[in-house]
Amino acid sequence: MRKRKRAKLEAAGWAVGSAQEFLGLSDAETALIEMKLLLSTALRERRMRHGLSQAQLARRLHSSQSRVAKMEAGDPSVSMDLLVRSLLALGANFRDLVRVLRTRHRAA
Amino acid sequence: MRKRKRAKLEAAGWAVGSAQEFLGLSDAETALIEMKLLLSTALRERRMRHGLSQAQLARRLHSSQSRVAKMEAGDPSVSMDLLVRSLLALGANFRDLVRVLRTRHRAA
DNA sequence: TGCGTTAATGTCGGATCTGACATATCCTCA
DNA sequence: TGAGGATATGTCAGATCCGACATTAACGCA
Repeated sequence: MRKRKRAKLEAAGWAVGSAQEFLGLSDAETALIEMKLLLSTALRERRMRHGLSQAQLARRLHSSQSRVAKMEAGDPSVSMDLLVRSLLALGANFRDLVRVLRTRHRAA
Repeated sequence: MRKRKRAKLEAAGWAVGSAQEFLGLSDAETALIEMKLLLSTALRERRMRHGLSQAQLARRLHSSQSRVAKMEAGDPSVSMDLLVRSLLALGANFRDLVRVLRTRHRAA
């Protein structure tokens, strides 16, 4: 799977946005990945703020440590649904999610 | 599948929010469903505004008419990823999506 | 040094989602 | 009336995602 590899590369610390043309992603794909990245970052922050380990959060989500790690790493095998569900389970509300997505406009 | 049936019921015109307690959905599940409904409505509006039929949009998305219909109907078999991807493919940008989600705060 | 905790990564069987197809309903127009 | 376009709904095989497990590495502390 070509696309998965690309997304992985991008997630792994590349300057989001610069990778687009280089990797040949469509605008829609790129935007979706950027959204997921914002959500994954927010998830990690929220987990930290709650003083939870990945394993503890996993238990709360009825998931596993490895999946939480993948969520936070922006792994392409993680869906937006899962990210949103997890954030909500961590106490985020609608407004919080919107705020997370809005941060993008402030970044370069 | 219990959950799918519930979501279907809810999507099919129930007052979103009132269905929550009645159907016993968790807060996170409910919020996710509401988000999807907002996105599905936005998708239909955007498609209409573009003067496209479901079949035409499907072609553009490399999908099928029936899947577009399910997207717009809030069918539980449709992921948030697909909804977002479709909206983006219809020309929506980040800001548009945020605006869509924000409308919720104005509703009852 | 060795132990315990935490996080990252690969793999895999089963669950869920997706495109496609078939079919049905509801329009509108001739 | 009926032909044609648009939308809705059910089904299914294949693709993707998910939880779980195993393993590894990095860190702090006794």
